[in-house]
Amino acid sequence: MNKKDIKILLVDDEPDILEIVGYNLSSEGYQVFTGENGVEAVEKAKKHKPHLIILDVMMPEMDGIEACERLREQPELSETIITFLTARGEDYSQVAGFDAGADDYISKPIKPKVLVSKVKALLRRLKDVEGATDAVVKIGDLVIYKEEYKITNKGEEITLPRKEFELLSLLATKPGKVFKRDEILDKVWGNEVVVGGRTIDVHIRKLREKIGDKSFKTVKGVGYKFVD
Amino acid sequence: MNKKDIKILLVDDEPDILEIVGYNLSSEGYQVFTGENGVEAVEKAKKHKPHLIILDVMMPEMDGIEACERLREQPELSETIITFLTARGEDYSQVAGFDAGADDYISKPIKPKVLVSKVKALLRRLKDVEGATDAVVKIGDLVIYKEEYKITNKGEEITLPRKEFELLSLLATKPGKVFKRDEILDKVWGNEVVVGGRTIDVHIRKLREKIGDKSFKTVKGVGYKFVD
DNA sequence: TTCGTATTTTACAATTCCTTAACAAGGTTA
DNA sequence: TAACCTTGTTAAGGAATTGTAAAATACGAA
Repeated sequence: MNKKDIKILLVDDEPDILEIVGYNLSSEGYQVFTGENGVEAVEKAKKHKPHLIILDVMMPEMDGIEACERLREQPELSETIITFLTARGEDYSQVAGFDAGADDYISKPIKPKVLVSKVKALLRRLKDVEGATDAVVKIGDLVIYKEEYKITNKGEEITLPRKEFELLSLLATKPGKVFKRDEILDKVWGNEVVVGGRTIDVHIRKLREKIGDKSFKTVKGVGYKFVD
Repeated sequence: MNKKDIKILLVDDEPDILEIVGYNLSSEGYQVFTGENGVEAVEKAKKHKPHLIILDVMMPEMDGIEACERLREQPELSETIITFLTARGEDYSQVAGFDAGADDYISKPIKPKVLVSKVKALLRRLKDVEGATDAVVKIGDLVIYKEEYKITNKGEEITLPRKEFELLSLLATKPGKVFKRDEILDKVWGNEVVVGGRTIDVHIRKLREKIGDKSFKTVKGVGYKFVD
């Protein structure tokens, strides 16, 4: 899943926290939604179906613990990861939080780096669940081990550099389908990045060298496809 | 859908931005409409039903966030993609923007290449929805695999060059229908392109050669049709 | 930092595809 | 029939796109 498709709901009554945490998560590329109290948390969670909810414990209207319980009642949010924000010294809330169905907690004061890496760790859990299906993809003589960034071709193991691996993975998601250059740039490089006109070709060339010329077909004026 | 049929509404209070961004999008072939504030954004969106709306966040009268919320209330604009323009440092608006129902954001300063590739990527999303038209079309002995840019004729696989493939695809969308030369030029070449009078004939000839003379019927003074 | 690898750019070469030009072959109209 | 119009055919030139090797740059680990 693409980072920008990951939705995080952030709920805290302090605007400062919303801004700082929101900023850090946004700049990591996540889609961030915010709420200011438990009521809003439940509303917005229903609306946006976030993958991760970060809940402050102490809030007016409805506190984090109660909000968490309500959220856990929603069947469509069963996959959602919920984590608390707790002030130091509120440690009791950890206990109550886990009882309420939280997955983790983050303690204030928040250090951006810690926050981000914690969020990444939590989301990794998410990927384990949904990405479990295609961690290994087989096409003809080729086996792609997504988690390990390696492949085997006719049993022979090949380690590919990241970009090459991602390009191959993309093409291999739909063998036969022609991926347009635009689409490849978007999916492998991300559309913020501007690269020169020969970059894709060079990577294709490397793949042809390593995996076999015939596996990659050029469709002039359009793009490339992977053929079995 | 043809590029020139895609409508983009661009809203910003700075004439410079309108000009630069508008120019870049126009030269890509899109139809561009502009507005200078949120009020105009809503008006023009209702009027033109654009496929994509690019909204500056900071604007007089009605800011981008509010405009976005108003736009999202319009049922006929539910398929419309909305993206924000944010100045660097305004990053918090990303957060509020997603809450308001935006799909993406583009940060200033705007690099034309990034802009264009981002717009393309967003519009691809649009096509995924409506372009759910069959990836495989069968007519008699002929099977057209649109995604793969290839066809089979009586089981025999043929790879066609792009223009030939597109021409065939067009004619095959409605077997029996006569496509006027104008229409063919518009759909396959895009009517901003000017080509000589024999170009279509030559491509038809190639198709006749590869697929069968009888499949393509000339209607003199009008155009061509594909017959089963 | 320094080294080694990965990635991108550059600068041509090679290739394919598209278009054109020129003429032929019909067909239509006056 | 002659003049005119449209389409068919061919081959060749040129435009556009891709392939390749090598150099330059960026990146990451030690």
